[in-house]
Amino acid sequence: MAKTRQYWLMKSEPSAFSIQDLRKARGRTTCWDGVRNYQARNYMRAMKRGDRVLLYHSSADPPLLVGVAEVVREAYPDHTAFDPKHKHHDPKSRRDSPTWFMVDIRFSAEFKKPLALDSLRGVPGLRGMELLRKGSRLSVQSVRRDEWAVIMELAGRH
DNA sequence: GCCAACGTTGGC
DNA sequence: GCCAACGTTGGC
Repeated sequence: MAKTRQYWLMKSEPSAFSIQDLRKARGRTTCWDGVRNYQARNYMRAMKRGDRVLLYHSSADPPLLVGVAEVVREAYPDHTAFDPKHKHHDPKSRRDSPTWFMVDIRFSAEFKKPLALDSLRGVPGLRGMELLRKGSRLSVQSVRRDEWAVIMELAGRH
């Protein structure tokens, strides 16, 4: 069966975890813990090694697409949900039946010129992109191949 | 700081 | 199963 690379977008608040943090991390890799939304979780469970991830800085001024990472470990239980002292603890997730999952991603590249959210509006190829939908809050999103290509073009990465 | 757009919770 | 109340996200 032909394997098709998939494309995703993941949000973080740079004050909590930024692309610079990812680049400085051991192995330039981090686990993406703390996702507590079912649709976002389902997207993470669909991720495969080698999939590409757009990194987005939310609640930044301005909000920006900042670079690219790669999925290096497929979904496994998010252990922070098991820890009663942890901020993201969730008692309904149990070790023998986990509710929440995470993946590992590795830094690939930082855009020389990050793309402001505002600058993406009105780009014909991005009409309908989840990120640009009014009220879009999902912290893990699916990105279409053609949308990915447009963004790489805009970021000067052809 | 405001508030729209969610997702979740829980009473009924 | 409905839906009001509540909490959160995140652009502006």
